[in-house]
Amino acid sequence: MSNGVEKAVEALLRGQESAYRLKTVLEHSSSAPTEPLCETVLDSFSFALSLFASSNRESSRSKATTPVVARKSPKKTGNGEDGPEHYRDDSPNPIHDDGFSWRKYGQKKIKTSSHQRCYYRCAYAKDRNCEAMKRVQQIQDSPPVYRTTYVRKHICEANAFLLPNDEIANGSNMIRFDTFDQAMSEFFRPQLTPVEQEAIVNQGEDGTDQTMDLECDSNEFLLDDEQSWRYQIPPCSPGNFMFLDDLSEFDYNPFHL
DNA sequence: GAAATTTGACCAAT
DNA sequence: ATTGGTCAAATTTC
Repeated sequence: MSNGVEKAVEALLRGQESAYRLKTVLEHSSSAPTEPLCETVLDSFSFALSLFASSNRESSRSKATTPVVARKSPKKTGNGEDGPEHYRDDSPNPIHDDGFSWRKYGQKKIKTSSHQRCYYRCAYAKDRNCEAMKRVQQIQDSPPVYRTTYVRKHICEANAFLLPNDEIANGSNMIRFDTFDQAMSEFFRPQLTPVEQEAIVNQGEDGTDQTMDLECDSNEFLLDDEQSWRYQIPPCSPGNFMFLDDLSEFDYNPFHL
């Protein structure tokens, strides 16, 4: 086990212990202060998640050279789409407001589905040269399930706020301090499934995969070393940015592990 | 009238 | 020939 994972496990165990103690205090209406326990629980998870975030980037980089499942080569299209930057989210409702502004540019009947697929691109595509796009399609009737596939990164936020660091426009990963917990919860949100994971999980016994027929198309390739763009968060007021690249070196250790 | 959406045509990949 | 993705003119909405 790597040192980072050990520290993360220790932090999680510490958080679990504090949670149990907090539970005991609450159950017995003890007069013991609960705030320190709450802070310890929250700090434990935050710290552990930050470690996982950095270790995940490391593992993602290492996978780039040895993909687990290689379905097809990345599709090279005429508009410069050459990266496997796909990410998708299955939801009971179409995600109308995911924090970004989108402009619908197409709608298409898909062979494998009775529902049409809608195509959106960033509303600031021209103004800010943002290449982010998404596709939305209902993939199930009852209960309804809408699949949103995000393609490419948003760079419009970086341009909009005129942050001085060119790394933003180059796709470096950034989060805001005041939404750090949100970003971390996004990181572990089970619904937001990386394409490569589902490509592995959904291999049916007969070799068919209805889900993949619906959205995991020929141009949906493995997410190799750029998975972390999922850290992108909806646009908010400018300021309080930091880069995830810096997280692994961020000396945040409330437990002095 | 501007902005956003719809929709048929076009294109590249297979 | 078929399919998915994109374009752009037409249409709708505000």
